[in-house]
Amino acid sequence: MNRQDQKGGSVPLELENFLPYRLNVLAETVSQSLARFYESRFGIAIPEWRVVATLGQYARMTAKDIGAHSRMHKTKVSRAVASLENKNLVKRQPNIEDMRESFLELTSKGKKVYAELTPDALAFSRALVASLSPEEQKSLERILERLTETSFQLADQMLQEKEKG
Amino acid sequence: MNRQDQKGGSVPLELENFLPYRLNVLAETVSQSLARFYESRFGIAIPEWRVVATLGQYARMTAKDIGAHSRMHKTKVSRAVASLENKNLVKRQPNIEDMRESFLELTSKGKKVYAELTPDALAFSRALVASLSPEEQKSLERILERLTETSFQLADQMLQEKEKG
DNA sequence: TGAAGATTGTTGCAGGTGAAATCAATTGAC
DNA sequence: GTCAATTGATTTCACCTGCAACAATCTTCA
Repeated sequence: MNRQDQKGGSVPLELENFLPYRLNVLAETVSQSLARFYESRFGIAIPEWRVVATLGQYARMTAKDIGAHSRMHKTKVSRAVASLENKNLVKRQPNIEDMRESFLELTSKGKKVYAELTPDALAFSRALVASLSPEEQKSLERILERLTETSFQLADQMLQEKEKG
Repeated sequence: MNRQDQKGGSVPLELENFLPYRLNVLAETVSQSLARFYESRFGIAIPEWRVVATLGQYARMTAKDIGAHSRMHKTKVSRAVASLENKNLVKRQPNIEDMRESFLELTSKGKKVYAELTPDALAFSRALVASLSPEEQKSLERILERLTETSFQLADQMLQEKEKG
């Protein structure tokens, strides 16, 4: 019972029950729903929305910190910020103590977009959660944490075993 | 308590607790872990793996059916199949009754890749689930189903309200 | 001081993606 | 039977992405 059968044919793999696949489909569905919404209402894409949300929360940050907080690649942040500057939603202020970086803030127009977008985004998120039973809601938090953490560990582990072992 | 406060500033939105964001980070983490694994072991990408998995399960399908089953855009399927043909993992057989489509199957080499890949993929999936408590595992299935279903509904709902209402 | 190395952010490039156009084959209406 | 509409699959195009190279600016340490 503990060891899995190594014969390929005897181990059914059903894509529709395969967790990584299901997580992808779910995330994609949710993302696309929200992306269509952001786009149709404010003409911004997801990376831009993440920057706006981060600056809405922290008011003043460097691009590096935005990337760390929203887990976005630095080039993604750079391009999202550039696009938001063009739309006059974000402004840049030099950091006199370190001229490599700038402080970024929402403009008043940016704050307005944030204030309008936030209630709907939260409503969407809450509606998702509300479709779960109280018990499931309670599990959700831990499930997300655990799976994210575990997948990091497994990736390294599997690669090492197969490549070196 | 039931109605959310509509004033933007008074509704905190923390990206790190925002469900759509967290689902994305999780799916991305899991995907990248697996993608690195598929790639390093067999030189195939995720869309290709999905095609292989689907054909491993159903043996003989058209491109359209593969797309429906794996929820992939038809162009994605088309390109994944083309790539798998080049690698001699998939072969194409004309459907004499409808020459627009072809039946696709794994070659013997493709079956071998499937047989080798499946145990590890399942082990990865099982290890993810095993990091959860029995109770959380029990919730997981329903949570995924519910959230996927609900996000479909919400998308339409929100767009209709905002665009037309 | 100043030269090597690190860090922040931007850009060129190559690869992947979906929408729309297109091609090939089939079906339906007359 | 024939032509328009439909369907399955591919290709074109424009866009987004991450890697790698780069520029600008600090930091380190001899």
